[in-house]
Amino acid sequence: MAGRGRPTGPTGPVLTRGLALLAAFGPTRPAMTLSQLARHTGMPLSTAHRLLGELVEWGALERDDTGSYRVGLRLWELGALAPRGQGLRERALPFLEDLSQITRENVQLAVREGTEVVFVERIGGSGAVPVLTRVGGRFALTATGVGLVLLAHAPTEVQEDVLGSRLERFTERTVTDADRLRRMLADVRVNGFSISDRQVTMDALSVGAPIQDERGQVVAAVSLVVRHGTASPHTLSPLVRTSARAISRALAEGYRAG
Amino acid sequence: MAGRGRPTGPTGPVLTRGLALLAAFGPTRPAMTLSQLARHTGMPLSTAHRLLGELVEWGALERDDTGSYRVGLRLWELGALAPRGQGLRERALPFLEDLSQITRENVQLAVREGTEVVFVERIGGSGAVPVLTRVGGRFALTATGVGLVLLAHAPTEVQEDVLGSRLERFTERTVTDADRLRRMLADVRVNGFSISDRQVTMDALSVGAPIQDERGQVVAAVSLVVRHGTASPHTLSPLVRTSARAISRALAEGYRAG
DNA sequence: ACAAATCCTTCCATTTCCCGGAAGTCGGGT
DNA sequence: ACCCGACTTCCGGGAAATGGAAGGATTTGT
Repeated sequence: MAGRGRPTGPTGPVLTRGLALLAAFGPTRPAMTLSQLARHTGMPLSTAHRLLGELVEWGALERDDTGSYRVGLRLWELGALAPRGQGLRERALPFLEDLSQITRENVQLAVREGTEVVFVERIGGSGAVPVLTRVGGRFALTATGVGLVLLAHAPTEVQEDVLGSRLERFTERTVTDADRLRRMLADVRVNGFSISDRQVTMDALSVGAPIQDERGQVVAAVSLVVRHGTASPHTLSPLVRTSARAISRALAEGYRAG
Repeated sequence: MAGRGRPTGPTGPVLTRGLALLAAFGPTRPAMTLSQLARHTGMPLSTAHRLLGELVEWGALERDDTGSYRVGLRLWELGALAPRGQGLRERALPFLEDLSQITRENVQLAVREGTEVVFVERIGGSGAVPVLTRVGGRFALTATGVGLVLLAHAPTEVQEDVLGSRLERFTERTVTDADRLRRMLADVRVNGFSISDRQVTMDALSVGAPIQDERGQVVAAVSLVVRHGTASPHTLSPLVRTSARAISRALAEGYRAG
């Protein structure tokens, strides 16, 4: 048994390391093997193996027939309790469906998390422009209709953080000039809606509006995404704003109801 | 500093204790304070406080303005990666909507987790019977349409476990006799659909059918829930079975596509 | 058919990081 | 002013976590 067991000791908080394993999963990597997870988190195989065992036993992860780890049903159940995720989604869904049926276009619902947009729901007309976002996915705050609304009403600190860093470009029309973006955000605050004209893809245009909670705080945003050239932002904005206000009211109701 | 620090040492795996804090949350308790969480998990305040701090920093939990802990958006994002949760839901949704529009009744989608049903989606006709289940919620395997289907195709071990323990009663028509239930399950396997007639509430009846994966394994179930007396199970069963088979095919397609 | 490579699982001596009682802080109620 | 409950911070001792290595299982290449 020469050299068996050479402990170097813990290198960080245990719970955090366990969570780091969960954090390795994402829309692009929904299933991973032990060694992939160990590589991505930078921890030794045996350590990852033990922690993953605990996560599987609890139900946070599951192993498929090939032995790969996937996100478990238990974690999904927990996620369904998130007020800004499933909770928001359920309250808003009827209104989003109305908006979708009236316009026959893509409808999106999103919230801000840090300096990114997280999409909470997306209902798509089958004939509508294909959208590259997906539920549970993230995107930059600067280019989409929902993103512009959420950024315009974000705390100054967040705005400066975003405006201070390099603005990512997606198309030739993406706004990457900080001052120009600043003026756009001011417009969003004054008008009560945002326009993202071919800033994400050259064939799409989106119009977003803010959703407020019972205290008037902007907590989410709705948007319509249409093919460029099929409809003017100014015909879309009243629809989106009306829908957003209906959802805001529903949220306030729900808050009182418990 | 008399008596400062009397360590008694860890009492269990750290990661598991962190997860125990998450497990304290549920549909009936979506928000809790520090002391409530400590009580429910049986851990000292200071320990709970420290672990909760880690969970909040990572984004698993969030604190609302009153200081209560809630499930965070980050956890919802992770949950959206669960193949048997959001993954299944997204693939099945178009078919469930068709079924809902044709029948104007409640449609439910569920999977089995241990000896319980977990509801993955529920679309309700506004005029349909109110159903007491909710997305992300659990229920006994023995009484609902989806539950009977999932139990009928569960491993023998699970069936014996359920049949061996006392069967919960919800109404006067709930089947609580093990032998009678055994015969019902045999019928479900032969017929290809299940009937739960007023077994959950006296005003509702549900008909369920199995969804199979690409290898023929039963991985989920669909059901229609209607008010008792408005429709016969035998007119509903073809609809549910057709929908279930369409979803099964869609799952197999998706598997090949990746 | 054999070897090499890759992946997964188990083991255990050595520490390191976690535990939790106690004290401090804050806010509301009497 | 005082009490009470809920939350936050502190720190010494000790239990639980760590990770290299060995061995098994599976796949790939020749």
